[in-house]
Amino acid sequence: MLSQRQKDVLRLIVEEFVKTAEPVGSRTLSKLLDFSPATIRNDMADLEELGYLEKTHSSSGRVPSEKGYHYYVETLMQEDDTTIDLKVIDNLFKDSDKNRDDTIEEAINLLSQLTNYTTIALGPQARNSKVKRIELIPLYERVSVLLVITNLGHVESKQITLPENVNLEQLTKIVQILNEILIDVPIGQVSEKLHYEISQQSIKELLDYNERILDAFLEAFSQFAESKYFLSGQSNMLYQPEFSDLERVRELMNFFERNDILKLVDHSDNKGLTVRIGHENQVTAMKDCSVVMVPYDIGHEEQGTIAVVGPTRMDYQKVIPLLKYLAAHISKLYHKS
Amino acid sequence: MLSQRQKDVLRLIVEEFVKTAEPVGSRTLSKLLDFSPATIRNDMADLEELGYLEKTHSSSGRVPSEKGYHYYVETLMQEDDTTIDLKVIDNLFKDSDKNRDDTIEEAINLLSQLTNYTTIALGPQARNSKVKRIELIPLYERVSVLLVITNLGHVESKQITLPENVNLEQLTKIVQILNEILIDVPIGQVSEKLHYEISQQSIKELLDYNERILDAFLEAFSQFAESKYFLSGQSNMLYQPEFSDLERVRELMNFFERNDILKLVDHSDNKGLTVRIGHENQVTAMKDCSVVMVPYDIGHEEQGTIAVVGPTRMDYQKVIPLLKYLAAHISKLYHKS
DNA sequence: ATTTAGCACTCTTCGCTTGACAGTGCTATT
DNA sequence: AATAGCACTGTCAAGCGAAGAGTGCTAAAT
Repeated sequence: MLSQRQKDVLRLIVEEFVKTAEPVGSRTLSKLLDFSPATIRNDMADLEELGYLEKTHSSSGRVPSEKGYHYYVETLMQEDDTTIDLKVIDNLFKDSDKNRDDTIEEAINLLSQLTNYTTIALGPQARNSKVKRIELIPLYERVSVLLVITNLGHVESKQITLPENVNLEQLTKIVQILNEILIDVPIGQVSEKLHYEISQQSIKELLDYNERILDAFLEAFSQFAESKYFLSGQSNMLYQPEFSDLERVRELMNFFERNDILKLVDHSDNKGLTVRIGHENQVTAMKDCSVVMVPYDIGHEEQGTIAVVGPTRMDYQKVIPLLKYLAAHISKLYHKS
Repeated sequence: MLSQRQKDVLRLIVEEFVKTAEPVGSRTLSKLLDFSPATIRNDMADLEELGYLEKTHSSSGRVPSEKGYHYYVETLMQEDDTTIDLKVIDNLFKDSDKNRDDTIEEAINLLSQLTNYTTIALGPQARNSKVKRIELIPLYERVSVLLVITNLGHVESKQITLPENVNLEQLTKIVQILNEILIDVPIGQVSEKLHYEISQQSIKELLDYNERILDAFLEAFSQFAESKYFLSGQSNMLYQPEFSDLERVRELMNFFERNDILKLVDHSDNKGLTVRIGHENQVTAMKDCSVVMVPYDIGHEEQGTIAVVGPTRMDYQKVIPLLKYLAAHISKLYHKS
């Protein structure tokens, strides 16, 4: 068990290091706490032995370890929501006519500006969105565009080239039938439902004109399932002293550019705010970054995730309440409907 | 007028510098041309006096100046299309059911892989696309989603919240009328046409139920006009020796992240391939980069632009033919329709 | 039993010098 | 016109030393 003074030392080391990015020495702390450097040094030695602190070299000040950050976030930190600029966030959500993607995108842009870190939003998984309408619009010759609209106003389009042996009337018939069958079916169950209906003879005769049509439909639906994400403030990271090394920068930017984001942030933990520090991130490029993520709800049972990515030396005290507030706000916005 | 040997010297300096990124000395060239270092040095001194070459410091080898690159690209370089991997590009265009945006995106991804530079595509300006269909789909309560589909299968959607005093029947009527009026009207002329028709009494009574509906329509259309662009291979630049300085990297990444791309690449020069070297780019962050851009045609009178951005020390000999080939290919693909 | 003062020790950082090296310009020669 | 020779210039990396920040430990003070 840590003494109160030890807790103070640990807390102050984290907060000081977050500010300055320099290892914190006993002299600095002795000014903040009313003890001599020597006393502080003893506590620091204890905290190091317990694994909360580290040294960068044998005679340097101390730096929090991953364990130290964890302890800080979980028990030492007091959330500081006075600095949140509530108005800015509230303003963001005033125009209700923005579509979903735009809203999310603007939210993370704002978030990366406010925090100076990189932010990521995973679009809500559309599995629970329901099909509202299916449209097929002929363009020219045998090319048409297939539209699928969900109950939340999300639209997916896919161009399809029709085989020779299908004519337009047959096609509109198919679409009409599909609309009857699929309306209000959750995206995640479309494929299943469709196969079931086909087996029921009813629409079989129409659909087996050609397999390709069915495939095109299914592909359009599968695009919903694709995890879209938004990324903002990548270059913020370049101003963090931990990325003063070019090799690191390359690694980081490569990571952002490749589509591996999903390995870093996922909706799996939909229980609330999660903090992943350093090596807890499975991605090696992120081994000295932290990710704070929180799910947001859209409409009925749909979830997305917004996350802030920064160095392990992240300003948790600022980021965490901000992220909570923003996620709650997004959820509230969509729960009106 | 340059002697043949001087031309050879200039050409080889460019090509050698492109390869190694190191200033080129007389010894190196004397191995490639059959003259002694001293002779080469005289030519180099002449070329420097004429402004084609520069020194990094008083006793270094020579480096091409912007003028030197220009002369190289315009008269010295011979396009090397044997290295183009035709098959890879051809493969890209096999699946004809991809929609337009996806095709363009994949094209520049490929391009950035093949060149190791950053590539940009400006989506075609939709001004000449024609309206194919307008749809309004009610979602819940007073919220609907408005769809506009063009003759090329591009879809834009916008959510609108309807004012209290409009009911659904009135609305479907409006959409029906809009369809009649606007079908086959080029996007660029929609606003004009709409205002004209309103003045003609015919639809006035319907539309002035509420200004907001009209505004929502116009906004949906204006989204087409927004210049979309795709960016790929940003991090490729980080491996160029000219970006070994962190401050440069920041400047570059900031530029890519801000929406200033349009200041660098535009469709204004739709006359064919354009090469902008160094300070010719109006953007200061790009003052030692070159941009090679070429327009591509989509369908009828629609143009987009694809561009390769690299250091001024770019492998023009490889990039230029590649870009030409790719643009021609995209154009061909869409001219079938 | 804590806390503190004092001191030797460790490690980093920064500025300076030095020598090797690559390349030039100029002059005299072929 | 082309080349050989040579003095000169600038860059780069390695090595060195002094300054500075911070520690651990021991002995003294509270």
